[in-house]
Amino acid sequence: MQEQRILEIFQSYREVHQAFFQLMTKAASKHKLTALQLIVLRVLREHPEIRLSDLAEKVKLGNSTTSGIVDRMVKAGLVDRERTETDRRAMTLTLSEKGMALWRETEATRLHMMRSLLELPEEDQRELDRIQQKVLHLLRNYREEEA
Amino acid sequence: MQEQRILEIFQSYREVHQAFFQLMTKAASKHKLTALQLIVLRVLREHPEIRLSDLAEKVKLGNSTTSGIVDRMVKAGLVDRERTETDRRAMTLTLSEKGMALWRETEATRLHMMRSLLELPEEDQRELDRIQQKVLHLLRNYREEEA
DNA sequence: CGCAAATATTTCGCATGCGAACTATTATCT
DNA sequence: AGATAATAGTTCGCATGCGAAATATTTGCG
Repeated sequence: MQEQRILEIFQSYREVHQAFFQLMTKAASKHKLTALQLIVLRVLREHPEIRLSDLAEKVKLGNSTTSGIVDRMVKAGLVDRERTETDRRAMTLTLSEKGMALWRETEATRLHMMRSLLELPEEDQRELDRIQQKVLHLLRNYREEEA
Repeated sequence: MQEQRILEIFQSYREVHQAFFQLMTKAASKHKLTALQLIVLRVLREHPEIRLSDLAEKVKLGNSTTSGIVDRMVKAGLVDRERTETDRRAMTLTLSEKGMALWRETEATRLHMMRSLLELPEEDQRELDRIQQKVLHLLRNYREEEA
């Protein structure tokens, strides 16, 4: 049945997503980090003093989820969180010294983690990207039309 | 940088996965169900008296996660959970009358939910499947070699 | 200016999701 | 048979993940 086929696509997505997440989790755990903390480290290094909502946008997560992740990183001393001068509702997030040092320490781990994935031919990467965009578009269409 | 590219693939996967999940969540919520409960209903309808670990295998989740999901469905009266006769460690899961009825009620919702996705050309579906397999394989290779 | 609407973030309740530890039962080995 | 290992599920602690509600601040309208 058609329904079955779509379900299989969904499950295949979840599987790949989970495999990806576990790979990153494993790599990150070598530095006592989680997968998302490693991703956030990267974003903060490239965008110092970023706002929480902009960070959430970049990592494709909701504000509330991002808030929790950042909170744990602040508690761990990796991130400095300060009120903005101009807008006292907003927060700016920046890597602490400790966070900066940790980012540098993860260099080798990150490269090693990526190694296996780099074997995916460029051709397939482009093709994958093309289809993902299409799928996303279809899924979002449904969301719109429901609202 | 290459690292960047891989990260983008990862994020794109998470995005599609989340969009998928939200689509199903929205559809399921019309019947006071969650996305996974809808999936489990399907599996139980097709495989009555299935064991928990076999269900976990089918939905690609860990035993502990599956146990929690089933537990909530039992509490909601959708699933009957009984000890096996032959092996008193194992449990068999079967849809209750209520679960069966609910499954039938979701028919229209399920078809409607799938509709937009069916617009993805068969060609793309096959291509996607091919690449996903490849990616999964690469990711699993890394896991092996780490162990 | 003063109040309502909009905005930024946090908090809350709930549902995944995992691995590790635990319980109960069954299989295996001597 | 009796100790030991293996297996099936559940429970626990933790980290995502979301939307809704709450809080604080700023903006905009009359």
